[in-house]
This record gives sequence, C-alpha cells and structure tokens, in this order.
Amino acid sequence: MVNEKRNSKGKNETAFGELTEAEWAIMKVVWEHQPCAAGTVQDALATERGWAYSTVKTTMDRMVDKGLLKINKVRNLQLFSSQINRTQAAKGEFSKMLSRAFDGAIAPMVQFLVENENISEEHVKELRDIVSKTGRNK
Amino acid sequence: MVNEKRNSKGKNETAFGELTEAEWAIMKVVWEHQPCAAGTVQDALATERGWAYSTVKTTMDRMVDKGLLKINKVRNLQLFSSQINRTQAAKGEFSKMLSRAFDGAIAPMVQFLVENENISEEHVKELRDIVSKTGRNK
DNA sequence: TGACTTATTCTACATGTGTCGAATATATTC
DNA sequence: GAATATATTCGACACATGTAGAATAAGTCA
Repeated sequence: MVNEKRNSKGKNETAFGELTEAEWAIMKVVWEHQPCAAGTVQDALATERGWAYSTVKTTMDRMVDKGLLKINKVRNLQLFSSQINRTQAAKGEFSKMLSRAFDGAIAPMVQFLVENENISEEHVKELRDIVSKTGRNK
Repeated sequence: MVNEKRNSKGKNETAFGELTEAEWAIMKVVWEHQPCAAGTVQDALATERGWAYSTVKTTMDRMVDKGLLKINKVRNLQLFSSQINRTQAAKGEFSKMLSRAFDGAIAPMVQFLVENENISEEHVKELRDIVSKTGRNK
C-alpha cells in the first residue's frame, strides 16, 4: 500500500511527492533530524505551530501510510525517516504549480516572474546570474 | 463574506487567489468565456473531465461564496464572471509553491530549476533569453 | 516498587473538496 | 398548452486534512 495512486475515477491522484501544508512542515523537520521521534518533531514545531503531540503523531502516521515516511522501531521507540528527499518534494510542488498556473510551460512562468513585483530587481539579477552561469546543463 | 481569511487558529488561510484543482479547471474556462453559464463551462470540460452538470454548478456556486466568481442574473440565467484574474491566481499558486518548497526564496528555486531534469536544455535557453532580453524591470 | 514522564494507540470531530441525483422552475417548440 | 429541453436549488455522501483528547503501555529514577 506504499505510494499507490488510487484514481478509480477522478479521485485523488497522489502524485509522487505531493505534500499538504502540514506534511511540508513536518517533512522539513524530519529531513533535518532524521531518524527522529514524533516528539522531536513536535518540539521543533512547538512555537511555529503549537500543535499537540497527537496532532503531529497522527499526521506522521498518515504519512507512513502514504509512503512518505517510514518507521524504524527501537524498543518502544519509533524513529521516523523520510522516504522522499527534498528535491523530489520540491519537484512535485513545482510541477503542480506549473501545470495549474502556467499549463506546464516554464517560459510563461519566468515571464510572469519578471513582470511581477513578485520578484525584485536583485532577484532578476540573481536569476540572470544563475541562468547564465550555468553552461550546458547535463 | 467576500474574500475573507478565517484564521482563528491555524484554520485555513484562504490567501487571495488560492484555487483548488477543480477550481483551476473551471476558472480557466471562465476566463476564456466570461460571462458564461455553468452549462457552457460544463460543455467545455466535458471531454477533459466528464463532470456532471451539478458537479460543475456546485463548485461554481461555492466559488461565488468564496468571492472567486460573481453572478450576473439575466432572467433565469446566471452568467458567471471571475473576480480575480489569471495573474492573481498564478501569483497565489506560485507563492504557495515558493513558500512551501523553497521557504519563500526565489534564488534557490531557480537553482533547483537549472539543476534538475525538470527543465530541459531548451527551457534553460528560453529562461536565458527571457531573463537577458528583459532589461531593467519596472 | 511506586511515582512520574514519555510514547503509542484509538477514536473523534469539523471543515473542505470532489461528485452527484432528485426535485423544481423556466423556456422553447410543435 | 403539452411535451421537451434547460437551469437552478437542495441535499447528500465519501474521503482528505487539520486537530486533539483519553486510555494505555513502557521506561526512568528516587
């Protein structure tokens, strides 16, 4: 039941690496501390989110069901580790955004970026630098 | 009740221009045909989605409640129009992606773009072109 | 060992979203 | 004007997600 995509008819297509808001918050902590216990994650998100332990634990258990996290049990302790890395998650998030908002085309997105206050002059410059500094890309 | 953001405690922050998957599909048709009837939208999405009329109508009514669409009644006909434009919607989608996957920083995102197969050589070129062709921005 | 401190399990509930069918109201057309 | 085609309104249901309390199991320490 790991990482399946139940789409019997427009249900929910769980594309590889699609995280919800809460999942992102948790995943970020896991990437940083894995393998780690639910309590550790809760502590890390204490101020930022103020979630109860059970909230964090429930969500993490659900993430295990989805194949996003895995558990390594040590005595009575459950140590969680991620099953996807940040790049994969970022890719999923980026792809979703791209297909929804720009019909999957990157050029329009960059156009949008440059035309909107969304991106500052410094960022335009960064973009320019990064893009030009990158020679042939694999 | 238009465009409010009920966030009494980590509830759901309906940021201006945050659309769900179904809403995006509908919104795209509306942007193209507005003002238009629900039936028109259904027809347009017939092959692509195969939604029943009521599915489309229900979703559109909910979008009206959220302030995403507005209705102009002509006799017994309801003509829908969007309350946000594509740029606003794109901005919302982009921002969400950026904060989730890149902690809100554009530079890392571009870096990611360049480093991943997510972006083909042609795209890198497009990127380069667009970025360099754009002189001082605003 | 008993008190105290975690962890884990289970159960639950509210709201959002995807999806419709049935009933009803309006038009259109012969 | 009756039959037919359209729209609108309502109510519903399933599943996902956010959020958490209560009960229980285990480990720690004086």
